[in-house]
Amino acid sequence: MIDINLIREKPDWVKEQLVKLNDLAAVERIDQIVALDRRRRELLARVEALKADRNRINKQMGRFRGAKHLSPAQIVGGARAAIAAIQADQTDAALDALAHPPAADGDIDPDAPAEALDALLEALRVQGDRVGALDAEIRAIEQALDEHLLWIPNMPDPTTPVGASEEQNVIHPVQGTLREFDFEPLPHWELGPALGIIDFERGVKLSGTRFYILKGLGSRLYRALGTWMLDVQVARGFTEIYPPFMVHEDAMFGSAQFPKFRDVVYFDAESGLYMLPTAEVALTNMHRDEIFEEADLPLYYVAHTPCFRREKMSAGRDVRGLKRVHQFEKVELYKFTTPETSNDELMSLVEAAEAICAALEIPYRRVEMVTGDLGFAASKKFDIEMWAPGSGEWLEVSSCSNTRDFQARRANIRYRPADGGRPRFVHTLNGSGLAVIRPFIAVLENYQQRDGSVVVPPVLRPYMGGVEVIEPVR
RNA sequence: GGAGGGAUGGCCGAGUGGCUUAAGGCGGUGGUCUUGAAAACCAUUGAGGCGCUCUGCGUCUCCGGGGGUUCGAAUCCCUCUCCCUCCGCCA
Repeated sequence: MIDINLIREKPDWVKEQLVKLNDLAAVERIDQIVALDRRRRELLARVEALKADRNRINKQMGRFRGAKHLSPAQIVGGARAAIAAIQADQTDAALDALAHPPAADGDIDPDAPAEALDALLEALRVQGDRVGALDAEIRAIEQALDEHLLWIPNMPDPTTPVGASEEQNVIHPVQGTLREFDFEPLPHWELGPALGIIDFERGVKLSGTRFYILKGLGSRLYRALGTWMLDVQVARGFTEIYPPFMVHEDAMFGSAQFPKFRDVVYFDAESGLYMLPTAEVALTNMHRDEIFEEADLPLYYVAHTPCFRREKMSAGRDVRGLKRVHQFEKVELYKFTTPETSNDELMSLVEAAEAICAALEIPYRRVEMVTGDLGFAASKKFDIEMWAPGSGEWLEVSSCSNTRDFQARRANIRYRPADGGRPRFVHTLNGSGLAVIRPFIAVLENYQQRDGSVVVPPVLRPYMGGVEVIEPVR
């Protein structure tokens, strides 16, 4: 969620940013937000003045009705004077009439006090109805306002390069050297089945397209990768978290997957639970509605979880192999920081992801996202890509984002500054360290040998029971 | 799955329709006293919105969430969530 004050104060600047993000639909919402916000504040001022009057009169009403010493003439006189004052919007006069009821003149009919009180209640009901009508109107406006705001993406960081689409992303120098093959390297979708460690057909038999089965040393290699990555990040200072893999709808809004990416997730209607498309959702929301002390920050979390994605948007893309599947595992890194440190924390997050690539001794490169490819929640983002020689492409194995206070606003996560000031929103950062399935691809393709066997990267051997080479099944 | 009991500020806990502006205690903060500390005493105390003459002042909202009744709701009604006790079923 972006700060509505920003839209209120600098609507044109916000629109410029949205144009850089290529989000023209969001641009159109800005004028509506400005108008709704103005209307909301007008109504708020009116209803609050009304409520202040009502509160004071009701308080005095309690005393008036409870006063046993009043004569019938005073009840009639007080009620009549109060009615006149309420109808004229003269609150002070009404209060005075109830506090010091003037006796009515002339003979008092025995029914007159009850009738006068009824009339007074009727006058108050009319006043209450005005409050109710305004409250209802304000509620409707706030609902419309929220609906618009939920669709406004985060503002790009000033250092994010401006560019229309992914073709303009800034590619940093390759780290490591691309291996020279003296044979034609195979793609993993040929290597895996030949080794007997990937079974695409039976995965599809069970669950349909984009599902797969890993078998034997393939399954073990996958498990080794995930466990090893988790251990590396824990050693780097991240606290290991095992979260629920299914969450309420609130959580999906809190981390800004919803409303825009509703299509992405699997949903169980009976329980109302959504399967995690990424552990980021759980990690963001575990601190929803909390206020940290500044001394608690930064917090570093890491979670190794499955991720479930419907991939509806990319139907027909990357249909071969394991690159884009409905179920995969990811080691997710997450940070809660103060605004002052989040830029530096993003860089160390990227380094934590790159450390995995380096330790695997697979060539990788850092890609700096331009505004047009930032996504919805990120203010600044780096992807890490690993080289896959068999597939002949760079695979995105990590995406590290600083969302600044965007998710924190949605999930209402704040901290109390050390100087004791009002609570401020934290900054949140997320990054894969790494997604496990694509490094799995990269290991197979980079470490393959002419005879079809695959060497196990040295760092993984302790996790593979000492196995050094995955041999083809005979 | 069945029956019952609960949810009040950072924590404990009173509060069954109006002098409640949520009592009281604990904790926190500031002060008095003290060489210093403790104790005692005094004061103070959360979040959000809006407005203004903006280091402040005013006002509204918030008693698990949402909705309702009422002139007026922490209090009454409906509904959801979560927690506890007992029973059943299962590991």
